Amino acid sequence: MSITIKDVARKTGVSIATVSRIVNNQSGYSEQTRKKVIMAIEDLGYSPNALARGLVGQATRTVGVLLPNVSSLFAGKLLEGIEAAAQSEGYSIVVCNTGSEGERTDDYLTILKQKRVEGILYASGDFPKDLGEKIDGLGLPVVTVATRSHEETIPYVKVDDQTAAFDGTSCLIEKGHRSIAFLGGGLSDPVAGKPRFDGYLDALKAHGIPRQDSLVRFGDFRFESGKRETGRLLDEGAAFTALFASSDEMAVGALHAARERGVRVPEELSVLGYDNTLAAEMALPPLTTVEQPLHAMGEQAFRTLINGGGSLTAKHAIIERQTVRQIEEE
Amino acid sequence: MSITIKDVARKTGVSIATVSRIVNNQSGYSEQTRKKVIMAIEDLGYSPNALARGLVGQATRTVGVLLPNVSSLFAGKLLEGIEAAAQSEGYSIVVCNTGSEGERTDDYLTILKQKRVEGILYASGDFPKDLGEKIDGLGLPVVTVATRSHEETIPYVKVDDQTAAFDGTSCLIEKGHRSIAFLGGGLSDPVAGKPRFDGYLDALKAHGIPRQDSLVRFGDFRFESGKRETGRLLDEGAAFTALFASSDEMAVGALHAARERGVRVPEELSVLGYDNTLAAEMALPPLTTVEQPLHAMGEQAFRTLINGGGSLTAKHAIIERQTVRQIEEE
DNA sequence: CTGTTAGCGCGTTCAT
DNA sequence: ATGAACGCGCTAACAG
Repeated sequence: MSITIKDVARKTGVSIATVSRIVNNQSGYSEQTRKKVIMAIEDLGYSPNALARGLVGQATRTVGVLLPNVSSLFAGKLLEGIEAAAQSEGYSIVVCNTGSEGERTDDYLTILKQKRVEGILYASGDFPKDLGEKIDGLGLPVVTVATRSHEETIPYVKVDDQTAAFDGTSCLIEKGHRSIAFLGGGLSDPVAGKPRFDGYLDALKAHGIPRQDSLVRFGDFRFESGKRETGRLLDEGAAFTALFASSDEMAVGALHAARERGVRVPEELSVLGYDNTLAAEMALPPLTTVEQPLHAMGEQAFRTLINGGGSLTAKHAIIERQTVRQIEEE
Repeated sequence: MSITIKDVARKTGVSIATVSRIVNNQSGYSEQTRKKVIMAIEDLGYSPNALARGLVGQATRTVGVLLPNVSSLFAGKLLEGIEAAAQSEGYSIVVCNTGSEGERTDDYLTILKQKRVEGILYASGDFPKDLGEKIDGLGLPVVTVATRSHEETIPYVKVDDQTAAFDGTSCLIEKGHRSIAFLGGGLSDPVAGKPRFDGYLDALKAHGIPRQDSLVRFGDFRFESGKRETGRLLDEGAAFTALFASSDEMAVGALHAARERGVRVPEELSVLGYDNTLAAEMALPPLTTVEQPLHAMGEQAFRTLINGGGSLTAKHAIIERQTVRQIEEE
């Protein structure tokens, strides 16, 4: 049905070997035959079959990307970076939406293996303990982005969450806040949940502020949960002048909850986000936030997947916009 | 290197044909040999080579998706729908970020052809005239989502933009607004640009309101352009009580511009978005918007790509939230 | 029920 | 500089 290397060989009167050489621009043919073959290729509209190539050559130039939620701004940025790097190296990426709990991860892993991808980028939030084994059972290179495995065995590209959370919280403290609420992603999440909470706690301690457990709440990084939990905090009459949110979406949720109750941001409540996605820019007022360089992390992750190399710690930063203000006195 | 069907055949003492039958659960073997083979497969960790399968069977179970900007909420929702449908049919998708102007489209098209994808979903905003030919040069089924080609030749899944814009604008008019600004995506864009503008104009005319060209501005659907253009409108002292934006992002940009200048939404200015992405929900105040059912459109598009079928018009809706208010008198 | 064989389209020796 | 032939891993007849 499709037209093959044989067709162009026949049409030009050379052997398929020669055509192959020309297509892969190796050496071993005269300029004359080259011209001829190139012409025929254009004429016929010949397009090399990547499956056949992969079958013999062992190189599919394809990698798989596992994400928990493709539609988020967070995933989007990551994907954008990964895709950019892949494109520049001539790779394609197949994206796999694993579901918020990673429920489709196993299925995808076997599919990716069957398709003989050259590697896997794992960007699903959590990294279940048993996944490590499954993954090296695959015999494929893997690197995690914005997350990490329990063991040191799999390279990661991520920010130092604990330090980032420490810095974010410290920023709040330095502006005079002493009652700081915390909106997290769940302590059972050992990568984005626990470390950020620990960083928050560290900052409190470093500045001699006693922790108040009544000020900490957990959600799932999504907008709704941020809105809900902040709403509860507010409704309970908890006293706090600042809020550390573990994602921009949650922070925006907090903005909503505050507004619904008539508390003004940043005048009465300072809010700090996390990620620096477009959500932070678009928020009203624009969110001060802890940045993760998602695009760059995606690129880096792809590169270390293909070229090999160890874990990388991307550097975070505090992006100051309008939701955090200096407090006068205490 | 990898373990093949031969290995499991050898290990179980049957022929590769039998193994193949079992793997593809066809008929023609005893329950006993089945057990034996299955065991060996698990033991060895055999994983069928999809490339080889594709080479002989002509079915790669893969489709390509072309998008102009993966990191947007818009693309995310679409992708989510596409991915969901694909996953449920056992397909994988390779995503191609074509760039905002579609500059990498050609490269990707040839790659996708080489990889023998079974079809292509085109969701890049614009559909250049010459693309039609290139595409059927590929000999691959294509369907466009949220956009369409100039000719009727390629099936699309999209909303009726002109009618949707008409309805949105009418909604504004019915609330008493008569000076309505328009924020578009450029008249040169025949799919999301012109039709929406025409719908806006139609509504004006239908209600006997003269058009005011000083109230119409164009951007690129992104946040920044919405903010910029609205800012200009406001700075010029243009008189309008409502604004129709051609995307949620632009509408949010308008919110920012308004807020910076102290004009209150919706008290002094009503704003209507388009798309109903998460940006609309997260906006403060939440955006009243014209919904495109992006997720469902993605699913539909995938299905018509695989199963065949003609163009589909998805139905839009007005989602009322808080940025549009009734105007009392004139 | 099971095995043999012929390709699928291509890269790659090894000849010439 | 060029060609013949083998094999990548698998499915699909065709034999038995």
